[in-house]
Amino acid sequence: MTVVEAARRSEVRSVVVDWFEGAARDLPWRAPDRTPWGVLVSEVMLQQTPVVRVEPAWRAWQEQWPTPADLAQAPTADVLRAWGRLGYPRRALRLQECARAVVERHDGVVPRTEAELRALPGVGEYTAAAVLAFAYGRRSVVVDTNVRRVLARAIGGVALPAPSYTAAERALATALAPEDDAAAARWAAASMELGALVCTAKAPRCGACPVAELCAWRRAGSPPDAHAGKRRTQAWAGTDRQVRGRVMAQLRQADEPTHPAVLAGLWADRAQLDRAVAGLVEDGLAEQDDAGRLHLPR
DNA sequence: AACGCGGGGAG
DNA sequence: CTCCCAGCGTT
Repeated sequence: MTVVEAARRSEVRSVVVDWFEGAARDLPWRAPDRTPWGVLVSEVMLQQTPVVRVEPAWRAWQEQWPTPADLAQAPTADVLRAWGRLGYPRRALRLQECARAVVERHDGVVPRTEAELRALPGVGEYTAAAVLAFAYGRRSVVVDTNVRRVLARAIGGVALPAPSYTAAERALATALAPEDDAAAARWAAASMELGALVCTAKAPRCGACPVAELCAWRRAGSPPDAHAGKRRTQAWAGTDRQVRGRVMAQLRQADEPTHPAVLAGLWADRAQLDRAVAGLVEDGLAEQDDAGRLHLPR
């Protein structure tokens, strides 16, 4: 890398962190009274669910189960109902398993090392790094979909990152993370926030971007996405996921176990419905009694 | 590396 | 209508 490029990267970090000082959203999991467990809960909820929908759910959740011990003891049915429509309910299941693991392995205290965090259910590379940075102020390399996009544009000079996370992106992000703990944590939060608020996927607000003058993508003339066409959009209508969603919605609202006849009314394709129900049972999201009635796990 | 997994709001 | 969202675990 040239001296000029190194200086540009350093300048990008600097302007983004400065911008963040005045632009950071006032989110409850950033408040001074937040707990490491609250941060972990927020990160799991934010895996594929937008901030605006997570915020009210997170507040209610923290009120009901403020500590890992609280969640560990809760009836799973209550947990799945509180998860509501956040999507991907397996995350709720893993979050409760995670709470139990924190209680059993770590005396109810969210661990402070990457290896211990990664060993928890539902905690992957991103979430472990996020907890280290945002709960404990430790240096870590936090790369989510926002950061990937910011780096792809500002440093890489392309419209969007590759469809899947690459080793080269991880290396770049690692090289970019400041050495100092607090500085690295600030950079992590700031780069994510820029991607969420300004450097957005579809219609980036370059006019309001602190990086605009330095942005490699802008300097290259804002070329279009080279991966366009290779990106597969997830089908939804008619998929097993849609059927699972319908069944889970029924189980959440039901006070009593759901009869097979009621289930049958949820989806016309019987074979697909049976497959979806079997999948939910397999995943631990539902249980079937002797009469074939379906209910949430206790 | 590729796939399955919810749901809703914005464009 | 299509696209996208603070990803993870499994194959």
